Amino acid sequence: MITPSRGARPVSRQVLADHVYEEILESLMDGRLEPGSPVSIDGTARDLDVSPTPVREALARLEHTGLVVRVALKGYRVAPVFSRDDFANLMDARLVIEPVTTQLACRRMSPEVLSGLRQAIADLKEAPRGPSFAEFRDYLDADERFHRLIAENSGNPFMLAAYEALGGQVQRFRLFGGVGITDADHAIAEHQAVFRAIELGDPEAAAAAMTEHVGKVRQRAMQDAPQA
Amino acid sequence: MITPSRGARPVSRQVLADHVYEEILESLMDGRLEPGSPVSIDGTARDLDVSPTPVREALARLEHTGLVVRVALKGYRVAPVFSRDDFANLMDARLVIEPVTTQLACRRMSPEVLSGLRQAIADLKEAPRGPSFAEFRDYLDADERFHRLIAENSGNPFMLAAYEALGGQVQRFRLFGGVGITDADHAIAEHQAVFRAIELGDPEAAAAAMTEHVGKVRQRAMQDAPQA
DNA sequence: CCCCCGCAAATCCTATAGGATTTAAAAATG
DNA sequence: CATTTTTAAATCCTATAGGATTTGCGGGGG
Repeated sequence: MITPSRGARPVSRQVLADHVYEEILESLMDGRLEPGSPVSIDGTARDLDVSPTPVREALARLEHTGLVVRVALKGYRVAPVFSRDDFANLMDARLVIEPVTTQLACRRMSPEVLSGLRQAIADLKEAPRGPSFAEFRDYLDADERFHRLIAENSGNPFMLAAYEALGGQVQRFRLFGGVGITDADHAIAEHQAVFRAIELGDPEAAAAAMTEHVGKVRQRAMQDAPQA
Repeated sequence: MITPSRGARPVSRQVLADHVYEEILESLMDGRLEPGSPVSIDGTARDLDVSPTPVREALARLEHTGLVVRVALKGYRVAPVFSRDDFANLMDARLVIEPVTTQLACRRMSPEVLSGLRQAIADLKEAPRGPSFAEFRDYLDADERFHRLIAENSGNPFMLAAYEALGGQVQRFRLFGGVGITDADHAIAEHQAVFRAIELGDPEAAAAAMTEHVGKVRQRAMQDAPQA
């Protein structure tokens, strides 16, 4: 069930399909849609009180994020849950990509981006860390913002595309991993280490700090996550 | 103008949108559609003798390949030409990802995959290399198959996702507009070097060979590419 | 009790219609 | 002839209708 968000403002001219896209994306990230469950086109259209056409277009665009999977003539389903091994693989992939985006971004850093990163870390600190999604959603948002800001400023759109291919999955795993946020203090310190290296304009150190961070995240998750 | 392809066989149950997707993709790669020109939904529907609905869905899926760009309420246009810098960025990204997929795949190589790689190289050798897309499409297909086979057998689905996010081979034609494949002999030799290292089960050597290959492709393209 | 069949609802998919807006052409005016 | 205005066509977007198929369910037969 996808419920329309409250604060839907009637903007002048907007493409309904874009709105539907955001709505479904939010439902996926909120965990309102469980992994493996079907996402019916007609049903979603009824839920959001629109016609199936924009829903169809929104889902077509969502497919490439990997959050939903499509089977021809069968429809869409929420992507299946992650196993422990999947998470390890995801982190291994991030270990390949993110140090590079960090290094590249460090070389072309601007004051605006720097303050954006500083803000993201500040938001991380003050974000609540409760067990329910409503509570740690701000934390995940800030975390994602930090990493994305770096990827966006790598100056290489293809590295950004590679990052985006993984980005959405990171939050999802945390959401359904059931572990909540248990390592916030460590993670914040590691983010600050990355930030300091970037601030000093040392690309190698920044890349190393990012490697350290992602590696530690992987390690901690492997300890905390339920076995099997 | 997107003309329907000749050998359209009436398969039992097929999703029309999938067929439309392939049709538009082919038109894009053939150069029948020039960069920057609009791709009208209604117009394409008329050309292909279908309704706008499947065309809309196909274009939504095509957008993430970067071959077409969408502006809300304005429609789709063929993506602008690939600049030298764009190509350099693409190769830089591949230099990050592909050595890793190669190394991983080497560790878990199977006879089936090995023979698939051998076949891909064989196809590369006998593929024509003319200047029009219709001629060198087989070459690009074989090239793509080689690299994809490696990524698929890395054992890490997220590395595969990152590789796919680059859309490497699909993008290449955008640079070779009217030039064709000029470095086939070199490229084939480099592929063979990668293959031999994999065959010998030496992951580091395989990764190094892949780095060498992609780096050389980048270098040659920078020399051959038209204009500055 | 279990299995199978038939009907109804749901679903995917495509076509069509029409509203809102932009674009292009044609007509009218200076 | 140049410029502006008006009109027609094209385009994007959404809604609706209906065909083909699948899925769920309840009743009847073994």
